[in-house]
Amino acid sequence: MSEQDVRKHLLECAKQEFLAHGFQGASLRRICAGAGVTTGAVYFFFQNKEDMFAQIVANTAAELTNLGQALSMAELEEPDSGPDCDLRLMEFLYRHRDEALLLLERSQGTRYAGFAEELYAQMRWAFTLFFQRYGAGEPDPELIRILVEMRMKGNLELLKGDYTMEQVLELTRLTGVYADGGFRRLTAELRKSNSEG
Amino acid sequence: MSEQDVRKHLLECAKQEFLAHGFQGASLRRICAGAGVTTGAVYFFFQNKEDMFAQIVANTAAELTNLGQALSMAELEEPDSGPDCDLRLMEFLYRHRDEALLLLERSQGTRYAGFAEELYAQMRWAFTLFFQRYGAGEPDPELIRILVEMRMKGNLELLKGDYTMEQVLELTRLTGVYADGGFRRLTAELRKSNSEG
Amino acid sequence: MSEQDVRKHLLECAKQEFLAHGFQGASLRRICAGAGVTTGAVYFFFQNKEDMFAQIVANTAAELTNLGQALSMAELEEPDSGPDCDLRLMEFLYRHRDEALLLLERSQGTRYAGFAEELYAQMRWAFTLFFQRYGAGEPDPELIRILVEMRMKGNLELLKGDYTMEQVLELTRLTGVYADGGFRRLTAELRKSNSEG
Amino acid sequence: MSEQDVRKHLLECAKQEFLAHGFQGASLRRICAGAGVTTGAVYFFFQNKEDMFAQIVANTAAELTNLGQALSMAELEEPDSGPDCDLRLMEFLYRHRDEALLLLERSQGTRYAGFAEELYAQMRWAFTLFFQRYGAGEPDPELIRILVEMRMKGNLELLKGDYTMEQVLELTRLTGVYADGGFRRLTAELRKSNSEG
DNA sequence: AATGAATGAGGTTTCATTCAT
DNA sequence: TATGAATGAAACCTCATTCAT
Repeated sequence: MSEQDVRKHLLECAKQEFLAHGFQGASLRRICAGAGVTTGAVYFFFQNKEDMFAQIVANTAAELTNLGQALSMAELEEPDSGPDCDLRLMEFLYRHRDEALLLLERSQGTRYAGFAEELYAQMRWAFTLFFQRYGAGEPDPELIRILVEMRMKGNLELLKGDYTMEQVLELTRLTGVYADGGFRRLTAELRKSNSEG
Repeated sequence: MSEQDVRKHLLECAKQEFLAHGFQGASLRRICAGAGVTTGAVYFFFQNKEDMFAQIVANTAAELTNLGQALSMAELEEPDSGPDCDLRLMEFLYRHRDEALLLLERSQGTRYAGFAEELYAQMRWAFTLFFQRYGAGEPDPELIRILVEMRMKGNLELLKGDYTMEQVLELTRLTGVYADGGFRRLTAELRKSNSEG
Repeated sequence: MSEQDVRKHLLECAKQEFLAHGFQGASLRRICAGAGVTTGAVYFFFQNKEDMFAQIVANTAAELTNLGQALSMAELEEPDSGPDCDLRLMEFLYRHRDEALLLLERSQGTRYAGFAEELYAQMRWAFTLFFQRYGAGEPDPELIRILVEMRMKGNLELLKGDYTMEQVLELTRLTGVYADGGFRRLTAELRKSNSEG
Repeated sequence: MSEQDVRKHLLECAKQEFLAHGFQGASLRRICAGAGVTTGAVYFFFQNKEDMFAQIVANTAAELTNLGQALSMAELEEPDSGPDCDLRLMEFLYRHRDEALLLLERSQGTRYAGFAEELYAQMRWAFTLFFQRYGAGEPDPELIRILVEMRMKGNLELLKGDYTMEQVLELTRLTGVYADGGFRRLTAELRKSNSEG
């Protein structure tokens, strides 16, 4: 094999292993066996197991953080952009499927363990502001938490399926419609409760 | 301590360990250290690590399967019972919080690894029938899948919070309202698409 | 093998390995091979490699610390007891030869790495007081340091030889005579320097 | 950097690593990282790790051997030259501090492991002759061994301190006074013992 | 003259499991 | 009923060394 092939092969095998077993459950031996090298070889390219994980997800993590902030801002300034934001997020996630799933669901034991929580916190913050403007007074933080969690879980499930991007975007549009309808009904209900309670 | 006391203590410690680290990440040594017992003792009460897990969740698994079927049937026969079914499910999950979380999120590596999928399959089936009756024609199975996943993810997040049952049931009611609103908007949208497409 | 034999055998083999290669250079595999067990067995008896080292030297370390303090005090209160103190120290060291050598010369990498320095610091302190009383004014700390180091180095060399205790004590007596003569000449010299300088 | 520059940089880094961790504890990787060179480069300049060590200390070792012989001879032919010899030895050691410490205390695992012993053997031989002439009959070889060991240990401790050469030479003069006084007292004592025993 | 890549053996430690007692 | 002891495999990682280029 020539040049950087081994390194790339190693990263690819590691990615699959991390996806299949999570960071902690992943075995360097299996990764190396898959890449056809001895375990020592890993340590020429990477500092350690976690560094391998980091090198796989680092770029995606940085971009995702930026995108999250950008979308939060966009949504606050232009409330109607919500559906568009959802699509842009999903498009990004789709283009970085494996890395996104690693970051958000398989990173326990790495320095990225808290990444999902950070991202979700940001989303909760944006959603809370949105709720305050268009919703029904001060929203229950726990309700916010659950709605955000549901939303992102749905997105991640979409990633796991074997879809084309068109399918993903269409399904995203539909879950957006669902979320919109849910939000309206919910705020109506809460307004009613408040006026009654 | 009597025989049963040790066994129960062991099961309790194992439950916490499995919750904290998942089945595969759990360490029998830590479990035994926590229970004040040597590792060998485990093999008097249990066949192996997986058997321990199984003995913790078996009852809950069986009951949950039954409850799932019962609720599916109830919902089909009496469509308006949906919200009530949600509450009954959540009440059950709340009463068996730890076991439910083990079953649905910490069972990788055990024979229960596919339990969540089975349960969700059943829910998808029920939801599909519901969709066919009150929705917009033949629903996209992937849309169904995602909606079910979102719903259950929300429920599980509720379980992880530190709530009283009253709080859980109220939040469940609200997510039910949200889901209902979402469903209505979505079917409206789909009907429009169908008539146009 | 019965009872605690393996543990003791393991400790003995470890002691020899630590003496031969120092803590860091010692190999658990060699230790275990010597004791006829697999490496895993170590971790039933000990927490880790360092714990093994610690279990070998802990008692001796504690006693040696106490003895050092006791002798320092004795020497301060009764200056003529110096030679007797030396003998008592050497008798102790001889009775705990291996452990003393491990503590004072092979402990790098363990929590006892600084033990020798602590002991020597105490000796320097005692020697400094002695110097102030019977010597020539305020002694150069570096001179003190070197004299103490020389003294203890001589003692440790005695330990490494293959002597009977009688031989050790006689040689200790002689090095005590040597040290006494050296001290007298040195203080005379320093007094001369001071009066001149 | 020119070829020789790299080689020298490598040797300098290796020296510090060997001083810090001893030969066996030293890591070629750290050395190379420090020198900004890959591990393979070492094997262009040196045969292996031990050859590196050897190239660092070889000159000093040869000179030290010669100096040791020369001083032994000088001291035998001119007994009063002892103090002067001590100073000349220390001056040499001071000028080759690092290499001397490597040779005498950090060479375990190399072909120089026995160097200190050889040097000390020579010193014991010279000291024995000196003892026979000016001492008290046939000296106990073990006593000789310990006195030599103490003396050299003192010298090495001086090297480790952060002194100027003036300070080192002054401290050497003082330890020489100490040794002289000790020697006189000791021979007096031994003569007394012999006439009594 | 030196790199970049890789090996294979060895390092310490943790694991679930076994079994005589 | 449970311990105490031990296994053997596997975990991650570091090592000095090699070699084609």
